[in-house]
Amino acid sequence: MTMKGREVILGILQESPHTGYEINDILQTRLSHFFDATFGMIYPTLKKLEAEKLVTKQQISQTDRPNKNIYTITAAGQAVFSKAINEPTSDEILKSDFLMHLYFSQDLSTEQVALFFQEEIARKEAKIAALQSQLATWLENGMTEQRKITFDYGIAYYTATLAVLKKAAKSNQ
Amino acid sequence: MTMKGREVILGILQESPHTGYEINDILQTRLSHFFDATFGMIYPTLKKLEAEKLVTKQQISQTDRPNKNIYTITAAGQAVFSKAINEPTSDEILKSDFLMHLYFSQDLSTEQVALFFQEEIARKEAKIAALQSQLATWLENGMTEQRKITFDYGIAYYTATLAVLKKAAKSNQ
DNA sequence: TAACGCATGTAACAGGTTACATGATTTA
DNA sequence: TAAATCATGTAACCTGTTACATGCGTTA
Repeated sequence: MTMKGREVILGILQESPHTGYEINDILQTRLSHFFDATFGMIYPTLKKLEAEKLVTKQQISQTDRPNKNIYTITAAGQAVFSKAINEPTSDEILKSDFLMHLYFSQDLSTEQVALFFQEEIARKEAKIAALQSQLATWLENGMTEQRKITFDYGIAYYTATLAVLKKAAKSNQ
Repeated sequence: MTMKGREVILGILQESPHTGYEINDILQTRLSHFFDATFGMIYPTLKKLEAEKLVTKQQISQTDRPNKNIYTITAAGQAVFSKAINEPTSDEILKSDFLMHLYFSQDLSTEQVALFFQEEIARKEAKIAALQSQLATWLENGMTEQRKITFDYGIAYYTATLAVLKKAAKSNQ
């Protein structure tokens, strides 16, 4: 079984207590190249986890900022996470809307295809820049060797595909 | 809006009429590295497309094999597809259960992590082999330059990440 | 005789998305 | 004064997954 939002959130809380807002931030910065999350998934999941007693909620009142809820993992939650992390990994899933458009692009104009290339190239470049700037922040707080690999994987992926796109965009002119 | 199962199936039918079984085959062989489909999605989608009059169904009775339904796209279906293919592309999504496990692998034994690496390496190698053997079949029937790029993209992706995994697996020993 | 290829389908469910709703403080 | 940051939440919806059900002919 794949680790879903449920298990991923437990994994983050297993390191230290967090608010939903912070969980989103971690997901967006450190794991965004292999997992995607939205508030619309995070808050409902936290609510369910609390109902299942896998996490506990501590409400903090703040005056200058909105009140917040800090979630802490329970022993039961740790057991669920521990089981999930020990399960075999399942197949990676890539969904590329760009490649889908390219696959069916016979009827599109060269200009339209060129535009799609440009946009995808810009996205990859932005992702590389984001990952690389993230690495600096990350190294400051200390980073495990294994997390460094998830980073290297992302960079390798974006770099290799960017090269293919740039070459293809050139021959599309 | 991303091209979903609906639009992808229309895209395949836009080239020529097919059965659901054939659509699955095309998806599994040519597009499997950037889209994934199952019969559980294909058949219900075809049914909906028929109800919306975007495709028509022709029932073929066979004696030595199960009967089959051949679906043909309608003018309305072509209009829907044409609109979809002209829309801007949306962000690519990668979900890697392997990277997720690696990210949270602090508490796992070195052996367990090594096993995850082995399995992921084997998967990538299998995917490269599948894509490469597919290329041969593909070239025979004639392949557009653009489809060749979707292939190159897949190979580049798998090759680059495989290298990262092999290096990391070595230092994990 | 086991497995694979051909061939279709449904019902229940899970999981996540989208859109909406609120609102103070700080920074540019 | 516009935008960003902090901060939470729900309701409706969409899309796809999983499991089940069927069955003949051919190949290993």
